[in-house]
Amino acid sequence: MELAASTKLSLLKFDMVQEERIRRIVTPLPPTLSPGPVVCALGRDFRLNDNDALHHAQTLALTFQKPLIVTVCLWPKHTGATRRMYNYHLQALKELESGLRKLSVALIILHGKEDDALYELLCKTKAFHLVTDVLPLRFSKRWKARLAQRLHKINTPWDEVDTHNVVPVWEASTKAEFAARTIRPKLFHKLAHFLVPHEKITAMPHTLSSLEHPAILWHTITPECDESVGEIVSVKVGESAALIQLQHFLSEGLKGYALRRNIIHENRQSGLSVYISRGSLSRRRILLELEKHLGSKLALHIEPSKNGSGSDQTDISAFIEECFIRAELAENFCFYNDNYDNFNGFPSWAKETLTQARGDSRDYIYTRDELATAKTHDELWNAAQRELLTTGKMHGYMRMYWAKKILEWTESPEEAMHIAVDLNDTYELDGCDPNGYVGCAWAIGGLHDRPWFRRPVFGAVRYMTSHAVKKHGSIEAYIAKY
DNA sequence: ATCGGCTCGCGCAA
DNA sequence: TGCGCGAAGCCGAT
Repeated sequence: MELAASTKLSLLKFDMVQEERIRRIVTPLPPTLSPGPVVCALGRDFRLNDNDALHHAQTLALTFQKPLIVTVCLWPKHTGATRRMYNYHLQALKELESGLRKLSVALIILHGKEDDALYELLCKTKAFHLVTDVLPLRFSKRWKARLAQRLHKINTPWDEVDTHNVVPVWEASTKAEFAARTIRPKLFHKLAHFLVPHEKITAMPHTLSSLEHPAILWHTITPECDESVGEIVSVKVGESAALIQLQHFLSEGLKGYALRRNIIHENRQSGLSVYISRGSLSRRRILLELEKHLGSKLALHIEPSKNGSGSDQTDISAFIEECFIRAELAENFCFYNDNYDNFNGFPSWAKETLTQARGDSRDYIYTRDELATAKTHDELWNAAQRELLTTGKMHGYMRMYWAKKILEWTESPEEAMHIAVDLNDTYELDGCDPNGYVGCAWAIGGLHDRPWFRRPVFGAVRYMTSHAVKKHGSIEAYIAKY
């Protein structure tokens, strides 16, 4: 306890990450005399700037005069990573490495099972402290649970820092929320407290020994992945590209956003989703830049305007809803519900009515591969799938139609969800992320939605036809585009 | 083109 | 206990 008190005092010398953003996974039994470094293991937020995990790790390193090391473990084969994903990831890591090196921080690439690789490194370096970021997905929860058991035994302290959300996921709510309307007031209530500028990472006092930490030979790194899913060259990679896109969106894309983001044949979405899910851009940074752009506190803009749907106010609320409320609702769901990507995670009214509809006849049945290769009778659907295959993204509005049709054209809701998640994770550059799982669960399982009138196959889950799509732009122009 | 009904359950007010 | 209301819609009546 004495050590904890003195730790707190000496930490006061530095600008600290807000306490509520940090979760103690392993608390040390004093005294810890480990001579080694502070290890910051990133599993999601692979960026140098606006990174609270990295900043917290640096604060510990400077306070206790330890070196700082950053590690990234390449995804194991079983996570289904693709060449497309790794093309983005490795380029982003290169940018991260060169940024870290300028500040005398080493980046170490680990291979194999995350907990084994990290445990080995922590032992070998006699690590003083471990800091990680938060990814609320099962594979991450599992390796962390295994590692925690081992770190308790060797008495290595471990802090987890939520640098992905504006309001830390455990602070927003203590349970899986029922709908956007139940989490919205909670998030808005805490927004002002957590929407504060990030601290900058500074140079470490000692230069990196190039003997101990030679530059990474990136061309020798060949991760195990599905090579058949080709890379996307049209998406610029990394932190600086993300900030350029953000400024571009604020100056060019925000006006008219509420109406035009849903027009399917136009390209009026923010274009930020890839950067957020791949860890290049912090949503807190986005909201801070939005605040700067508006010249007034966001709290003044959280209510949608009552007068007229084309106003600036409506655009701002629509963007805040997507970039903050919906995104953090998705994080909340995955954090508290391990069935985020399957039938068991659906709300009970949906599970019950979908089950009653199991025997209903389907007009069309397609296999995963027929869907993946865009070989259905529906040219609108095929165009959406082709957009995904060739650009690594699908228009946000089309994602709903796309997923709902998969429910309509497969044998069971379980299979529909499985295929939708698989295609999303395989081809979307922003895949393997809570947003994608929650999007599929909304469309196929009524998650965070209300029940609607009963119909075959869908039960009480909201149905969708191309009529709805027609109200959001030109189907012909969209098909022609892809 | 526009409007009401559809249908469930959470959370708040009482 | 009652009541308002909800991510993107559909359908049939007017």
